Amino acid sequence: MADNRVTGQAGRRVVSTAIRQALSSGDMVPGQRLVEQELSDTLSVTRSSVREALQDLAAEGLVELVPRRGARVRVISVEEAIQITECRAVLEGLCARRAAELASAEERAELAGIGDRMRASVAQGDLSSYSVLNRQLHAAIAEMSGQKVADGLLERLKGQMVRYQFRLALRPGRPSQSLPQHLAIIEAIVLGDAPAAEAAIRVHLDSVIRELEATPGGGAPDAHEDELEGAGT
Amino acid sequence: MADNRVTGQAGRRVVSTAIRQALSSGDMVPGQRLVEQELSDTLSVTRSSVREALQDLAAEGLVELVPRRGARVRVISVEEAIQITECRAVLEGLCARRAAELASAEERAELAGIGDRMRASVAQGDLSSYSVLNRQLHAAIAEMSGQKVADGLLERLKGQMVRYQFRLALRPGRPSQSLPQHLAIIEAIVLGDAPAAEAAIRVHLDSVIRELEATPGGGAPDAHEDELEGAGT
DNA sequence: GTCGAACTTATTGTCAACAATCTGGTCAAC
DNA sequence: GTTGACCAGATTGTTGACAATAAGTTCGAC
Repeated sequence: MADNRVTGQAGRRVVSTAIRQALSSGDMVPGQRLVEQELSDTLSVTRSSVREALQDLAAEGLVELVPRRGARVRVISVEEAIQITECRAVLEGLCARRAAELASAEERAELAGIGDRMRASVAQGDLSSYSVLNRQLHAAIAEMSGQKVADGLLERLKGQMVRYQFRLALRPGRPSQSLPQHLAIIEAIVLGDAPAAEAAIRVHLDSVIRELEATPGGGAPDAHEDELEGAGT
Repeated sequence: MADNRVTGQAGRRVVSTAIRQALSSGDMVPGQRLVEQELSDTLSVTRSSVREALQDLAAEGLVELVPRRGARVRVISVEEAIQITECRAVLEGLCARRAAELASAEERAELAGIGDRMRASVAQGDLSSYSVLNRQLHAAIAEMSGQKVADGLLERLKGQMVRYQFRLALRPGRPSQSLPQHLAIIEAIVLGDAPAAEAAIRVHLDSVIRELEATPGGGAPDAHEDELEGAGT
């Protein structure tokens, strides 16, 4: 084939995003081996690019790098997922608190708008738009809080949760359970009640933790997982 | 000539720890350039090792990596230091809460012991042993909580704070201010009062934040940037 | 005397070949 | 039938040379 080989720092990003994508779409399952040569052939990049990308992903906790044995998709146990969510709870709590203190009038209005659209989505049973709004909500809160450090940590943590997020979103009755929680968060921030905002976020993520605790089996590498795309907590 | 060149993955660790050390001892100042060849000569490792170590450090937020321009020690502004401490507050709060719930009788006794020794150190004006006990306390709480994820994040955050920690500890009257806060944390955990433990940790770190806010010079702790580029010739 | 352009040097980025190591399987001995 | 050693193939780790780029410097024109 023609030598379309993407080279260098570009290649590194190609590999990194390709693996991320494959990871979140379920094309790569936890525990799966990632052979450098294979990836460099498939993606038409040099092995160096693959190596560096794998280092990046390992630093983010998405893959596990064992010396002389290569890389594999990291398995995240239910217990670890719970701990991740506990960390998210306090960090997002911090963001929500600050957002309630700092948000401008326009930002509060924007939040209220997201709340309205969430209500509508759930009413219409539109799961995918609800999930989009969900992400928007969390992103907006992080943005409004001005907490760049916390936001960075949260991005990291969420990246590790891709696998569990969509499992949860599929549970029947989940939206009707999480909607009022989301609305409570929004209301507290709009009203500028910082402690209430922090508490509301915690209530929400505590309920996520309870769902996780009810999850069967560990992060065991089921070879066959047919799962829909689309996520949300 | 004795070619003691440490090679490969070992070299990578050598570089990584050497830079960390230099960073915390003040031998390397924020903004300073890190030239690959220079480091590989000084430390007797290959340039590859240096490169990889720099990637690691960049992933941890200790150095900044600009494409085609090399690496420099990352400058952490006072504002960022405050945000880092805010994150620490909630994450350590989580750990303290769990520790209060989960600690065994022996662990509670150990904490109480640390508290006694802290009191003694401050009474004797022994700053260095107080600082050691301080680290022990935080480590013990993280350990007891079983929160591996939070602990990992905290390690990261503390790594970025080396420069400021050093400065804060030197402020006169600081120990007599922080001692009662530490004792309050210990007491809450020993008594198993989870909410109080979380609150006590927050009080403590809020006071650290107030110290940071009173730090002069918004930018780097010392005026190194200017002397870097402009001074000579 | 100052500004700008070409040149030189210092430094990082890339690559492909080579070396070291691990995995899995085969075969012989007990 | 099971255990152990050994061999072959696959995979990662390392290296040094080379290419690409940015910074610094000199020289000439105005």
